[in-house]
Amino acid sequence: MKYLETDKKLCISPVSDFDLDETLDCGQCFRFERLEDASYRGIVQNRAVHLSKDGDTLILYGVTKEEYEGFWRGYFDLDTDYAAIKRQLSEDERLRLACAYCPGMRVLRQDPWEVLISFIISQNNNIGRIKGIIARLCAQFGDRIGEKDHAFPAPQTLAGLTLEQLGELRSGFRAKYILDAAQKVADGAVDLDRLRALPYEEAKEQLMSIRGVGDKVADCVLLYGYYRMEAFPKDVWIKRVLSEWYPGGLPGCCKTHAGIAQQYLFHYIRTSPERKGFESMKK
DNA sequence: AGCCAGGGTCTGC
DNA sequence: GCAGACCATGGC
Repeated sequence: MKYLETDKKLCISPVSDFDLDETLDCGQCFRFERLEDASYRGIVQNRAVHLSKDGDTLILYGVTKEEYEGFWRGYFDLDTDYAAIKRQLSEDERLRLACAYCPGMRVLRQDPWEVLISFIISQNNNIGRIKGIIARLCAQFGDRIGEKDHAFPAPQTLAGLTLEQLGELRSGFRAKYILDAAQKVADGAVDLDRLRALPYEEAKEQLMSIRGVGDKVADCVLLYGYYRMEAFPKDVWIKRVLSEWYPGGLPGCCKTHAGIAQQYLFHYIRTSPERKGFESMKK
């Protein structure tokens, strides 16, 4: 991997199997925004980033090489060999098509706390509104960083709020769930750091002790926040895929990377022409 | 106007 | 264990 660092621009090449649209606009994160020039701006915890792709060159703006090495490289999961994973998943014909449809998709290594709150908000909701609620959450209660950006608010901050204050978010019935999550994390009833070392089932059980966190949201936190490959979030679309394509269970080639397989399948079934046959199906 | 959105809880069999 | 009502809000 080569670097070219100039004034406010860090170029990294070659970077393979990484597409910004497929990775940052596929429903796994909600604080990245696509600009008109196809670049993306996003905020993660208390860091802002602006990035674009030019062929196999990844360009980061306003980021030093040290910040890239110390954070963004891991966040974008750039040390994982996705070519090898896609090869394995492609043993199954449907998955082969899904991988070929979004070959530059990567599973981000996000912060568990942000993912927890984000996917509590996601329940029975659509992606556009999820982004809006999270934007208001950060603008209202997150520390200001730079000109007009806001960090993601800390558990202790949200734990001290009232339901009335959270009402400004217009998150509906989810407000009480956000509050319960913040209180349990802030007072240590749910220890997000300790979850990292727990077996999948135990970590999931801990997460589901939070009101508003069921089977699907817990799996999202485990996959996107802890990079647990056993986690396979089953939303309405994935349930349709399972019943139509895999009534007998997932194929064996998914065993070691079920979570990543889920991500390929989810993006495929929601945005490819295959969607047509699935969108009229009932839950 | 009615349906749906990356679901979960609560109640009643 | 499973079905159904209900939950807030906004876009279509």
